[in-house]
Parts: sequence; structure tokens; C-alpha cells
Amino acid sequence: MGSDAVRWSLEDSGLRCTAQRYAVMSFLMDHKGHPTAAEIFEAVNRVVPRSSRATTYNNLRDLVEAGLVSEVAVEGRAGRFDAKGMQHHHFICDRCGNVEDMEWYDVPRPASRSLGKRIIRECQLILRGLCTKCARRHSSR
Amino acid sequence: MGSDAVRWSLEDSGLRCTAQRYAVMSFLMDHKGHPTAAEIFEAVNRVVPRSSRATTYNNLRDLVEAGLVSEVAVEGRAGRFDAKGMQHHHFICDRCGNVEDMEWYDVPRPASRSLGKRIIRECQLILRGLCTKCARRHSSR
DNA sequence: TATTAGATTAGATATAATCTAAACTGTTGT
DNA sequence: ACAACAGTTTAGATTATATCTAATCTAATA
Repeated sequence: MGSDAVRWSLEDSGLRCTAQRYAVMSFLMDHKGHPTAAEIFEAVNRVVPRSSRATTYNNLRDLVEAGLVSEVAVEGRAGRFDAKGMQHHHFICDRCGNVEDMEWYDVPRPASRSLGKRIIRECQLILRGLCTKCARRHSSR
Repeated sequence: MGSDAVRWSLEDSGLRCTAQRYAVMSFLMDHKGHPTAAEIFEAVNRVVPRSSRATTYNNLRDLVEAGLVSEVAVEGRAGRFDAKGMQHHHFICDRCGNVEDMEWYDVPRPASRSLGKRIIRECQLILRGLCTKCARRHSSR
């Protein structure tokens, strides 16, 4: 991913391309493993320029609001983030909490009758269970 | 819901029926509004006997593990709980964070090819957007 | 009723996220 | 160039959420 692509995607969304924001977005584009905010904070501080915790959270929120990044909440654990590349569903491991992307397929939306006056922005599938690693460990006990 | 029904559902799941656990389960069955752990903690302490914070969390975890209760993680907010009555999907409001039940309908599961060795326990739909109340406030600004 | 695995407790601790107010930085208009 | 301003960043405090500890207690069973 060329460095200008990050800049363009930020500016297309009306966000200034600051060094800190660039670093967050760039890190997410390079790391598909659904990092937590803490991991992102640590990662962008391994390279200059540094970024405070508040800025990291602010930028993540801005990127989510701009639709460039999506957040996955995990029960009892820190939220996880990923750059919205191709559309995908999410698998969350009951045991280790890791989030994995699952191949996209269309999901039927609810009938407008049951929707009422709600405005739907997103219709996401959350699959839960044991990931490959934990399923193996589980069955061998 | 008779009081024995709560006791039975606990014992059927191999959980002792303690006063504290009973209070948590009973509260969830009577309140369909997806309370947070903090709300449940406060509620069960409005009636004797009292329950500590740790016990409330322990019991919620036990009830979730037993499949009697489900937890919904909400980005940047406290998790929410509900007694598993009829199957339903969840709607989460972007603005106020409230969780609402949506009428159930079947969702196709992923192809076993993309599933690999993962073990799927649950396949849940998360709808996001603005709830009726927030949609109204949104459009009138 | 004795036993004991399981449950509860208060309070400390850990973890996650946000707030504050001052300082800094692009951008725009003149 | 430079003044003015909105947007951004900062360190550290604060709030919010959840878990741990180790002593004590209790429900279910024999």
C-alpha cells in the first residue's frame, strides 16, 4: 500500500492527514489481525513521532466515524479495530477472544415491519465459538 | 414467571440455586431492557440479601456459560445482558448505545469450506444505526 | 449433621477509555 | 508575510468497567 493512499483516504473523508492519524491508519492497513487500541498505541509509538493515548483513541474514533475503520466489541475484553478493506463477517473465539475475518456473504435484512423508524447503518454477522487453535486444545483435554 | 421456574432453570444447568444467583437470574427474566452489570448489581442490592460486585460478575459469567443468559458487547460501553428467552437478533444504537431485540429470522451459516476447523456455537446478527428515539432527534437538527 | 465443593464477601487491583486545559499546527483570508 | 482560527495533540488525572484475593460461609448430599 503506497503511503499516499493512506493520505488520500484520510483527506477524502475530510480528515486532516496528521502524522499521528497517518500512523494509526497506516498501521491498521498493514496489520490485519484486529489489534486493540493498546496495541495500536504501542505500535505507533515505536516509530517517531510519538502519539499520546488520548490522541490514539481520538483518532480511532474519528476513523470509525469516517467509516474508514470498524470496531469490534468483545465481551469483557478491549475493543478491536480493523481497516475496512473488503467486506467481511467476524468470528470471535469464546476462549481466547481473538477476532478473525470470515468470508463475506449476503445476509438478509429484517422486514421493514419489524424495523419501525430505526435507521440501519450496518448489518453484521457475529459468529462465536472456538477458533482453530482453541478447538484443538479443547478436544485434547 | 413463577419463582420455582428460576430455581429449576438454574438446577437444570447444574448451578446451585443461591439467593444471589437467583436474584440475578430473576431480575434478568423480569427486565427485558438489556441491563448492564452495574444496573443488575444495583438492582439486586435494593432487596435483601445483598450481593457483592464480584458475586454479581461471577454469577453473570456462570449464567452466560450455562447458556441461560447472553451478553452483548457494545463498543466503548459496558456490556449488556439478557435472559435468553426467544431467539432474537440485536440492534445497537450508534448514538445512545441502547440494545434492542429484533424479531428472529434465520441467517445462513458460512460455508464449511471457509469455516475450517472452527467450532461455531452461535451465529448472531448485529444491526447498527439509530434507534427510533435517536433517529427522530437526528432528523430534527 | 458432617462433609465439602461451590459460592460469597469487601476491598484492592487491574484494565480500558475518556477528560482536561494548555500548547501546538495547518489552513485561510488579508 | 502574518493574524486568526479551527482542528489537533499532549501528559496526566479521572472515570468506568471488570477481575482478583484469601478468608469465610452455605447448599446439597450422604
